[in-house]
Amino acid sequence: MLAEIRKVVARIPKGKVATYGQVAEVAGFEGAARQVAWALHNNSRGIPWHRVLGAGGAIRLPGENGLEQRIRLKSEGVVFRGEKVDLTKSGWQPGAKQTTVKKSPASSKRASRT
DNA sequence: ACTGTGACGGGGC
DNA sequence: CGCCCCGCCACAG
Repeated sequence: MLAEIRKVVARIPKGKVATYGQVAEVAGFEGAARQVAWALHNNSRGIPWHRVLGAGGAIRLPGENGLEQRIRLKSEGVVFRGEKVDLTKSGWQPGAKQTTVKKSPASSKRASRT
């Protein structure tokens, strides 16, 4: 599954970010946000791990790594809102075209939550 | 085989 | 807004 997770993370366009839960869902491991974090933690080499954030766009990465991530994201043009990222602007939409941004193509309804 | 832990997530207080 | 609890899945001891 590392391949799946890495695959999804690799699909995140520059300047945008995705949450662990989102990556997990897209990868097919809905609800397995921890596995995504685990995957990155154990195998973050070769993938834009810095584009993966926690719920709400919060960097759940402690230490210098977190600072590194934050810097890299800002460098890519990610809109930061305080200590977090503005998912409303830099939130990655899986499947959507970051260059065409027509409208909501598929947009799976997360009726399973709230 | 069991228990503990984690770059998580959401709800409750 | 911060802290606690429960649920989640996979890995390590």
